[in-house]
Amino acid sequence: MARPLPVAPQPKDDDSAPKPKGEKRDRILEAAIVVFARKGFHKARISDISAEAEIAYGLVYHYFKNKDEILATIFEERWGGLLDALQAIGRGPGTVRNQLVSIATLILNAFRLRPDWVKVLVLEIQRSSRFAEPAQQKAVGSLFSAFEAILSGAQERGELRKDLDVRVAASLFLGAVDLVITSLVLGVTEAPEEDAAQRAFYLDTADQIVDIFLRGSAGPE
Amino acid sequence: MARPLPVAPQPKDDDSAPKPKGEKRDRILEAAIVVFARKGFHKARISDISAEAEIAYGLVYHYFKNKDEILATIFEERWGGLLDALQAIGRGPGTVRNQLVSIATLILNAFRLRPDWVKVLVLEIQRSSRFAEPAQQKAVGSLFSAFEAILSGAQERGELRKDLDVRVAASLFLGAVDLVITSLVLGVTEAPEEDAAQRAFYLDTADQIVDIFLRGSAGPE
Amino acid sequence: MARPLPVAPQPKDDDSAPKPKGEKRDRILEAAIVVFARKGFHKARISDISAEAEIAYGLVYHYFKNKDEILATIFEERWGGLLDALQAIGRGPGTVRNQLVSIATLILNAFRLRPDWVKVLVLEIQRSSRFAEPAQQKAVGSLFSAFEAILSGAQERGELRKDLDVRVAASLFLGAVDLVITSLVLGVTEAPEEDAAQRAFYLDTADQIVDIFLRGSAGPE
Amino acid sequence: MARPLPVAPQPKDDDSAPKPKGEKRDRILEAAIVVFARKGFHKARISDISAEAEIAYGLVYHYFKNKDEILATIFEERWGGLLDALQAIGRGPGTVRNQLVSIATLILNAFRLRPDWVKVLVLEIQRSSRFAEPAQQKAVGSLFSAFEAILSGAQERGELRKDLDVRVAASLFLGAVDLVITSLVLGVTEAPEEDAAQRAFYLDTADQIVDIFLRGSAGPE
DNA sequence: CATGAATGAGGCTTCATTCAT
DNA sequence: AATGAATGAAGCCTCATTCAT
Repeated sequence: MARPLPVAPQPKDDDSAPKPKGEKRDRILEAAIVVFARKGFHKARISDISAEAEIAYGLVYHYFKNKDEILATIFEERWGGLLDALQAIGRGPGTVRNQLVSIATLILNAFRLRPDWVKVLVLEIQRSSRFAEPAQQKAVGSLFSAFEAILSGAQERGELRKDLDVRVAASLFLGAVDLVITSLVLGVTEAPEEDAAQRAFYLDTADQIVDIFLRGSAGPE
Repeated sequence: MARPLPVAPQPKDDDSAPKPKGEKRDRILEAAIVVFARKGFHKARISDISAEAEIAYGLVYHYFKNKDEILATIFEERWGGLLDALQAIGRGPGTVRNQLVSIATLILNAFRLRPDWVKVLVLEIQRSSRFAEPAQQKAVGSLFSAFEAILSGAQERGELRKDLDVRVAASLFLGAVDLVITSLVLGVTEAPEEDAAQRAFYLDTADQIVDIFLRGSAGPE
Repeated sequence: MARPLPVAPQPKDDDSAPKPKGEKRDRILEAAIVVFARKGFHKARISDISAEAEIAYGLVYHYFKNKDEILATIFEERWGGLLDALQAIGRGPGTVRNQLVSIATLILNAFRLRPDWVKVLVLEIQRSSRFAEPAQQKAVGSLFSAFEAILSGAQERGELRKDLDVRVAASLFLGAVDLVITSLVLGVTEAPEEDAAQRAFYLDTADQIVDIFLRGSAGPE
Repeated sequence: MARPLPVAPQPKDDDSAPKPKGEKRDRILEAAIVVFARKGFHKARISDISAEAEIAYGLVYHYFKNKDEILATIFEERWGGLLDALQAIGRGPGTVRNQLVSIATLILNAFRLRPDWVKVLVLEIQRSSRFAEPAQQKAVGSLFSAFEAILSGAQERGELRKDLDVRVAASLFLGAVDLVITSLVLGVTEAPEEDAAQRAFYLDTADQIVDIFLRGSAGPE
């Protein structure tokens, strides 16, 4: 079910194309992401979703049991993509610096291209999952574990300090990325509007995070 | 209005004592924190709060205009304490390492002693503030700025690298603390139950964060 | 909680009197009986009940958890009255003929005075109770048992045939009363409009039922 | 359209047989009876019926205009059979005792063999018909009339008392049968599980009803 | 005939807020 | 100040019915 995080802008649906089977279900999920990102899960109404998807109210309940299931489905079908991408980077070659830059870029770029997706994954699901199914708890844990595994590997290869607490380090790195995104969502920080500048901004931010994470922020003496 | 974050366990209310004026208002705020932390702001009902505070339903509306105002009040009266404490640490003496350890310890300790407070400040307000009053947005920004000022000061004193992007560094540090707390809230990480061990765990975590932040995680070569 | 079945017309509420506590709850139950009798349980809307009771929609949910609980409450608070009256008659003096006439009259008279109550007790609850709580099943069973006990007592006193199957006899008698009422509800049979005639009609019907039940319908030879 | 009430167990559908025309319509009616008996008319969903019949959702609407029409059709096609059988017994020879035993056995046996049918005829239709088409009201009335005619005939032949109120007597007899069935449906009474014993139980019950109806329940003096 | 996706009105329930005492 | 009954708008969900294929 998992689909990759976007690495390029999604082409808009072509209205002239014949509608394939199950397309409505996807429309609902996409619309839900947009609406959840805009209003938050709790304030989002089913009617908002059906309007956004341009389908009938009741059809939502043809595909999903209730509102919670929509959020859970988004999580299941999207989060897996993030996990897969992360693990692919971990298995790939390159120094830990390259891997970390790839990961930070992956996440920040996903946010750049599909801020809705990331807002929902980061803000809504993370916050809602306090009471959610163990499946979700486990999925978040998996991401942590996958990332910790990458750090442990680098540590064994001597690329990271032997005395590093991998668990804390993972929180540090992921927390940094998370808060950068949160700052952008909340408007505490602002990214450039213009495309090239925006791209450069995110790349630079990724670099900065990795650089501080690896070299530290302390002065020379 | 701001009151300091707790640095010691709160004494339990003594039922035999005569109730001072305005005590009910505090009971409501305390109860609201507990309930918001337990169920989240949106799922929390006024009746939950009044039941938790053991006061009459309608009394909540004597002290607060509506539900939003309760959250805003919690934010205003508690967040300010965090900001004050942060600035006091910034103004104080000591190396940046000491200051950062103090800050991390301050936040983690607050969470240790009053997890409800921190859950609400970190999870609920952050999330709600997307749509909230500019006052709240500004308050979050102030915290960021205050922290950035501490980093800038250290940078000027040569304690931090000249080429450090202070904005990113602030996100990194605060994000790390935030995610550590989030992990604990979500149960991804678990702190020891026993008191002394728990205290040590939080102190150690604070140290780790600061150490990675300052020295980096990279190996020696 | 049980209140007696009416043996005389209910005095109308006096609007000038001050409203006692809990009056609204009774208004809701009364209104529910009227509406259930008119439209049937399933077709009755909460808004019908609140309109009939002239109270606000939401107040219904202040007193009752949901629609089912309203029906169950009617049953519990009214059925007990029938059972009590039945047992009182059983304990009382008189021949079995007198007792049976009293019982038939009790039920038919209740229907004459408060057809709504009886419609709901006989039609709605009986029909709904198929899936209802054991409490209701048991209550219906109690009525049967109480009536069978009356018949058994008479049998022991030699007033009824020794070879009579009391269980079947009970069904016969109660079924007769039940079907008479059902016929009236469904309009298959019609009672006189005029009061004295109506009263006579019900008394006569009660007599007929008892007479056939005791003497049989067969001719003399 | 009317088909006889079952006097013998229905053979199960043979899956290997080629489906004859119109078989689907019957499947829907059968399924509807099963579902109405299980959940009641109002709680039964069209999807329950289509699932029970193992046919497509929408096909129900090829054969029936709406849900009400399904119930009405069941009534029309099944009730007529009861009426026909009743009239046949009335026209037939035999003493009134034999006729009444035949009638009671007919109904109880129908319930024994196809409890679903009888539950729906007795409980659902009776209940719904309050608001239903005059056709249904009339049909119920016809059954009453047919039965009253049988009693009147016997009365004229001197087999029943001249002073018998035929209308009340009819209610008594039919009410008895009805309540026996209702008791069984509601679980107030229980019939034996084993086939021969069960058959004997129903025959005996029919005999008892008729015996009390004709000879009365009073003792000898 | 057959399928099952699509539609949308209806109604239950919740709960923030108000009000009378 | 304190109480809790009263109000009613909002929105989730159900499901009979229609429709396109």
